[in-house]
Amino acid sequence: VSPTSRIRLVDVAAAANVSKQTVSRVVTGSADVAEHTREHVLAVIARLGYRPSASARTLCHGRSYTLAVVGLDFGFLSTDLYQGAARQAQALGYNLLLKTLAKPDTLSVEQLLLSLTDMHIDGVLWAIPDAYDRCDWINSHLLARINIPVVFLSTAPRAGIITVSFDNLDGARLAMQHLIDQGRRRIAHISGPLGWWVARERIRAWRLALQEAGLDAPDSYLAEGDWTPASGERAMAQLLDRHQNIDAVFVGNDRMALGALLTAHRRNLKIPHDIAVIGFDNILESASFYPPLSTVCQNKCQHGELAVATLIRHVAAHFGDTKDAQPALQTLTHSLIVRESSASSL
Amino acid sequence: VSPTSRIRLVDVAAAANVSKQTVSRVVTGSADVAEHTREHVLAVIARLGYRPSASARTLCHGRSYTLAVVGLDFGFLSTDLYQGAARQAQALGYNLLLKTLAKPDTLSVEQLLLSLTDMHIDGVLWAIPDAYDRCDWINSHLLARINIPVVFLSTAPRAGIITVSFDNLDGARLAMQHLIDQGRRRIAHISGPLGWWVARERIRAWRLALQEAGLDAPDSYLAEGDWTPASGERAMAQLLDRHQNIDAVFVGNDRMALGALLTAHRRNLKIPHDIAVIGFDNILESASFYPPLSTVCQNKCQHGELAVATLIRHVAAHFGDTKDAQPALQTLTHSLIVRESSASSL
DNA sequence: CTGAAAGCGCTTACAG
DNA sequence: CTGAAAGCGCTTACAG
Repeated sequence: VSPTSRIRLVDVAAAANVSKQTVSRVVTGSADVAEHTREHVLAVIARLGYRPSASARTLCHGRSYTLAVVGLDFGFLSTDLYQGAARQAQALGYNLLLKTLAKPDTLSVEQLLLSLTDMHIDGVLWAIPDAYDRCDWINSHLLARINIPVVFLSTAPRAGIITVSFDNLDGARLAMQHLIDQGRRRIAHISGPLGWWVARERIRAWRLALQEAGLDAPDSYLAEGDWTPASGERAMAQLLDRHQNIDAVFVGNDRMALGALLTAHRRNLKIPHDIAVIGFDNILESASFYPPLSTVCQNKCQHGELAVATLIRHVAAHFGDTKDAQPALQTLTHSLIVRESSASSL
Repeated sequence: VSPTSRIRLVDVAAAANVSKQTVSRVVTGSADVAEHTREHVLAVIARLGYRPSASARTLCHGRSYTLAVVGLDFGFLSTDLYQGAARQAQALGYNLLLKTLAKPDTLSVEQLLLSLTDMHIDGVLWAIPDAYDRCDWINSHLLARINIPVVFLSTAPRAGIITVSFDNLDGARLAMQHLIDQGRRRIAHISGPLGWWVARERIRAWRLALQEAGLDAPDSYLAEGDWTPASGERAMAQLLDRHQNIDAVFVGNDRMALGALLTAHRRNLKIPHDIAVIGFDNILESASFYPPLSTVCQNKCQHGELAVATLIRHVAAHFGDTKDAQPALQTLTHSLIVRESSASSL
């Protein structure tokens, strides 16, 4: 009947000959309403095409049912993580805001978080990896000041914060154990930037595994990359220049492994005969590398889903929906994927 | 002074001994305020740490300064596109909401769009590629009904909608012209799914280029993939089974090109000596393929930025901020990147 | 089971 | 240049 302007609660109330509160009760399903009235109001709502205004509700509740995921500009975040987070948020009735941090300094972080409180964001997914001093702001009282639940992704667990991370130590162990089981003895490692927590965890696993197997882990067997394929090329060249007899390389991610493979081909090395290679992540492409890459599968989509689910539980607790104590640490595990690059028998 | 609860406009007004409207004027910078008063109010705002409530403003304005980008669940969207869109939105003072469409049917689309109107979303970035019947809903009156500007990405231009797309016909021409210039004569094509508009555009360019060069373009030179590396492997095998003498392949994206390279290696073909290969997209990995892949660079980040900038201009016009007529069609162009996979001389 | 009032925090006319 | 009032669309106590 009224085509252009928006149908409001009062319009429904007027058309149904009831008060606004009654309509409100029907819409929210909060209190008891006579079945007769309820059906009538519902019919009027359907006829008029009434839809409650989210912003009005936010104003009343001080709660927006909106989460924010904040990542670094030009970040390495996978699409899968966003998708998983977005899907889970929608499934649980929340919206997801995409935020980008231009510079990871304290001032920018503060500005960003304050802007989130302006919008009554209910929770924050901190998707900036734990690297260098990017987490210093946690030490400040900012977390308490913004008074919004924050879940940290890929961050070293510590007191006072909630983290959802993969167990990188264990994942990297899977890769190392596999290489050792294949009979490899001189196993080098191409790592991500040493400033990154996940890179250090994988290095730690590399050292531990060699140690436990009674094998050498000299520093010259370690080359640092920056996660990009090009850095993998360079790191592999460094390792081969230093040592002729390396028989396996555990690479910190699949992208660098791609570059490592290229360098190996250029030097006429046979993979896996001369050198076995294993990566980390299981990106879509790695199954079609030449040769197909063995790797440690990290399900990013699942990461996004679990992070959002965890965050929403904390949000609910924060608003008093539930009284349950929430875990502050959630850990995800990896699985080993063996392909031709590491298994002569395949 | 008041640590826990939020500082409101009235608190500032009371502390500054002025009315709410005066504070409002200072905050929005709308009307003239005595310099003396302005400075005083500003000082009080700074002292109290006052921040305007975005939801209250949204309620008054009917405008949220928030955009929504809607993609398909498990979509092929690049992170770069999201990043570009998010950065541009923030730079222009807008928020960006991430929405996922579970099923691309009319009902789901309607539900999604209506939920966006509930939140007073100012504009929509339709990031679901034009494929199969996914655009049928445009034909309905839904676009007019939701009354929100929508910008379509990677969609065939048509009357009544705003599109921001790459000129795929021209981009694919670059690839084909390069292969022909290299002296290749029997050029096959591995395409994306025929249901996709961008795939059809690239096929069209393949045919046109061969035709213009007086070369054959038989249907048996065309193999359809689904954009994944695995499908590229299969498509390449099909082509090689059909024809022994193919001397080049133009592949619809870099991922499938990776698979095509693997199949070529398995058949002991030398790249580019026996067969030249060129891809499309220029993903980060392609520079480290074996051999490094020639490709057509499609700057996804730029795509996201331009799409958001365009959308915001339309939003501004929609709210009467500007009176300028806005272009309904924006086109982005590609650049050719020559690497070893297609150039014997490199 | 239902309704009249006050309020969420800001802005838009309207006065002066 | 500044202020008192009404309103954005809904919800939360408070009555009955």
